[in-house]
Amino acid sequence: MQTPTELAAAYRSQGRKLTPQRQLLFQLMHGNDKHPTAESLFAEATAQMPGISLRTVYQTLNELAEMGELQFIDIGGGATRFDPNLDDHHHVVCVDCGQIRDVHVSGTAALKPVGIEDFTINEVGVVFQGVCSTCEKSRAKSNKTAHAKSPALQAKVSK
Amino acid sequence: MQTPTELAAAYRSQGRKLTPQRQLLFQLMHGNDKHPTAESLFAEATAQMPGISLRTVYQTLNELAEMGELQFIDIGGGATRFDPNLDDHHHVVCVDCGQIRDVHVSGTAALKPVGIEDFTINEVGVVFQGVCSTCEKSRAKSNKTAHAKSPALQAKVSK
DNA sequence: TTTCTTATTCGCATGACTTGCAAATTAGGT
DNA sequence: ACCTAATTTGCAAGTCATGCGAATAAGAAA
Repeated sequence: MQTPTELAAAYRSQGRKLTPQRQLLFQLMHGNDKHPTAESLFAEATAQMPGISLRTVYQTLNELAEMGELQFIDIGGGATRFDPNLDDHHHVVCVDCGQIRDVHVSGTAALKPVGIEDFTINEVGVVFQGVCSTCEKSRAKSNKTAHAKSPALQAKVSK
Repeated sequence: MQTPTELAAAYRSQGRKLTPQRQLLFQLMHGNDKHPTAESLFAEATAQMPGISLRTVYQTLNELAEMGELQFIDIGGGATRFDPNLDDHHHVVCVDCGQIRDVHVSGTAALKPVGIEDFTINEVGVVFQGVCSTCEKSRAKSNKTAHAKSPALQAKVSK
C-alpha cells in the first residue's frame, strides 16, 4: 500500500474525496503488518476518532482493495483479514493464537501444479501452518497435546 | 476419508452411533472431489433423505473433521468447503466461477520460508488462482476484461 | 467566502453462514 | 422388550459483511 500522502493524491486523481476518516485509515493501515480484521482496525480507529463508523471502515478497506492497494486474506477463523503488503510474499499462521506473519518464500517459482492444463494460473499463495515460539512455550507448561489439527483456525467461535 | 464401511467401524469403535443420516453423508462425501459447502451437501442429502436437517450436516462434517477424515477449506467466498481427500495435495481455484480443483503439486518440498525461526511449521498449503477453460471462453465472448482481482472469490454476496 | 453538487458517512436493517440449546427421537447394549 | 445415552431437529442467537436512505461534508464553482 502506498503512503497516506500518495494515497491522498491517488484518491483525488480518481475524483474521490479525502475525508478525515479515510486519512486516519490510511495511516493505520500503512506499513501495518498485523493483518487486522475490519473490527480490530475499527477499534484502533475509534481510539483516535470516536464516532467513526464500522461501516466506513469496511467501505474504505473495500475501496483500497479495488484500487489494488491491499489484499484480503481468508484463512478460516471467521473474519477476513487485510494485508497492505504488496511485495511478493506469503503467510505463516500460528494455529494456536491465530497470528499471521508475513514471510518471503524461496522456491515458489519451482512449484508446478500437475494436471490442470485447462487452467490459466495467475497467482500462487502459500500458507504455512505451525506454532509460534510463544505458544510453543505455553503449550509445554499447560501440557497441551497437539492432537487437534488447528484449534485456533477452526475457532470460528470467537470471543 | 475412509469408505462408508470403514467409517461405520470407526464410529462404532469410538462409541458413536451409526445413524442413517450419518451413513448417507458418508456416502455423499466419500470420494467427493467437488469441495461442497455444507449447504450444497445438505441439498444433495435432502434429495435422498427428505427431512434431514442442515444442523445434522454441519454436525457430522465437524465430527469427521475432528476425526481427521476431512479438512476444511477456507478461501474467501463466504462458506467453508469440505475436502475428504487426505492425500498430499493442493488446490486451484477459478476466480470466475469459484470452482476448486484438487491438484498434486511438485516442488513443495523445496519451499522455504525465510525469517521465521521461531515458528515450528507443520503444514504447507498452496493455492493457485486462475481461470478455468470454461470461464476463459465465456470471457472471450462477453468481452470481459479481467481487471478485478477475483470477483468470484470476493463475492461473499451470493445468490 | 458562499453556494452547490455529489461523494461519503453513518446507523440500522438485512442477509449469509454457523453454532447453541433443549425437547423429542432413536441406536444399540442389557 | 427395555433403558440410557447419543443424535437429530428446529429455532433462536451470534458473527461477519453489505444494502440502503437520510444527513453530512468535501471540494469545485461563482
